[in-house]
Amino acid sequence: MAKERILVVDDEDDILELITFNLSREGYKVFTADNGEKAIKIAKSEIPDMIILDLMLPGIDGLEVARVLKSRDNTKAIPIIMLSAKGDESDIVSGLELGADDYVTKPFSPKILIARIRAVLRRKSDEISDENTPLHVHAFIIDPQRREVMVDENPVELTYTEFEVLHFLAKRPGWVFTRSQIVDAAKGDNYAVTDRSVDVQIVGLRKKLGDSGKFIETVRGVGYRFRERS
Amino acid sequence: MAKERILVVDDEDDILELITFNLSREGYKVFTADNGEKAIKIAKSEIPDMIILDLMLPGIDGLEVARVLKSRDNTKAIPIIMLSAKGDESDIVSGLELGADDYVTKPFSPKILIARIRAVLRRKSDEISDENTPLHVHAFIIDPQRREVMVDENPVELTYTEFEVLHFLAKRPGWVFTRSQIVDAAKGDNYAVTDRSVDVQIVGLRKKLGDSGKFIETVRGVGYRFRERS
DNA sequence: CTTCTTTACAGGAATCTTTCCCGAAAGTCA
DNA sequence: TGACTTTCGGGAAAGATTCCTGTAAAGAAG
Repeated sequence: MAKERILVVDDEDDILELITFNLSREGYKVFTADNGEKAIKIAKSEIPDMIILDLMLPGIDGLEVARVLKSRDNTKAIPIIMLSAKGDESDIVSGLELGADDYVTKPFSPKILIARIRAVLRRKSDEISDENTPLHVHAFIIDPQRREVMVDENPVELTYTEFEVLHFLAKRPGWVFTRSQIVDAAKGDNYAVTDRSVDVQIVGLRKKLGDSGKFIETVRGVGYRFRERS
Repeated sequence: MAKERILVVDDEDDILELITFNLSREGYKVFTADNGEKAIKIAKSEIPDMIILDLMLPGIDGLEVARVLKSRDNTKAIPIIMLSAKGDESDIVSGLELGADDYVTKPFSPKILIARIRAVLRRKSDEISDENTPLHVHAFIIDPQRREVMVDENPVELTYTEFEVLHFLAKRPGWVFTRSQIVDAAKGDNYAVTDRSVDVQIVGLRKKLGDSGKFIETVRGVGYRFRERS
């Protein structure tokens, strides 16, 4: 297995060092940057396999860095994990909508961070999924061709929107999606509704899924996610 | 849907296990063989729906196995996907010339392999489903040659379009089709009509089919489907 | 002219959205 | 740490909307 190359962006030296130490120990090759400009420069020249990006940066802030990277063809595919202070939900939401892959709130434990990195890299590597093949996740079989969901061998009747939402979430277990991303996925972009309507769909889904409803997790202040581990 | 039966041939235990695990999870019934002789024996006795065949085998090698299977009447129709180390292009070419259906180079991701398997099986089943053989589903017998439908032994008179629609839906029980897919199937692509006209055909069909009309199901917000389970 | 197909439309059912209330979780201040 | 405040999501129910059914009639095809 080739060692993945990871760019870490943070303006605090201790954090940079902490992360670098832990990632190196795990066998990753680490690049660092302590401000947004350097981050963008290194990302463009090195094209790392992943970027750990602090949102709070002097000068160009993290969101802006993410925006720039996601708008360039050669860097847009690089997965980004955001670091943010606890409570900055709005930044997290913006980041996710820009296309960031996950986030970790400070203060964090290196273990958590590494687990997230692994999860994101793994997801990226098997993202070759065909829009129409049945999706097997946990006890679920979600079949877009039949528009039918089986949970533990039992068929579950879902409405159009419920199906779309479940399928969307289940395609990427572990990913957090904002309500507006969910609406976009289910109804197409620019479909104007209140965010809260997503909540109602989620409630309905959980009810119909019964015990397995617990696989749809609420991420307070951010959105929803399909559970990754059983 | 009957679970397809797949024979996996490889001499490395880990690979065998990896593939078996993933295929089982997808609902396939898996047989295994760790050398060419066993592979041929099992293929002859079980007549699986597909064979995943490593080309690099001790004793009788994969190409030879393929040659043997393709030369016997009762096994020649079994589709074969070859596994080969990267770079063995010449073997791959020989294999394809022998009649193998596809190949995957090692190392491979289970997702890729499964996608290929699906594609090959799909192709095969399309070939088999002869456009003209009578279709036997539930209490229906749909005979494209005579353009005649029997329900519970009783003939039902259908108009041209009604017949096309029913036949199209019944060919793939359980699959949902949009109105425009149905129109395309019945009248050829690019035939311009309102989606609503499909509804009317459906209504007519249900009426003529009487009690069995319930096998044509409405999938709200999507289209129609022929019921799979009775 | 007869038969089949398509369009039009009203009625009604299913689904989706909004709204509001409550309780739980997180933040704040002492 | 504990009580108070604020924020956010769950749940229920009313309202709005979308979608399907079935009939009627116009339009094509033979």
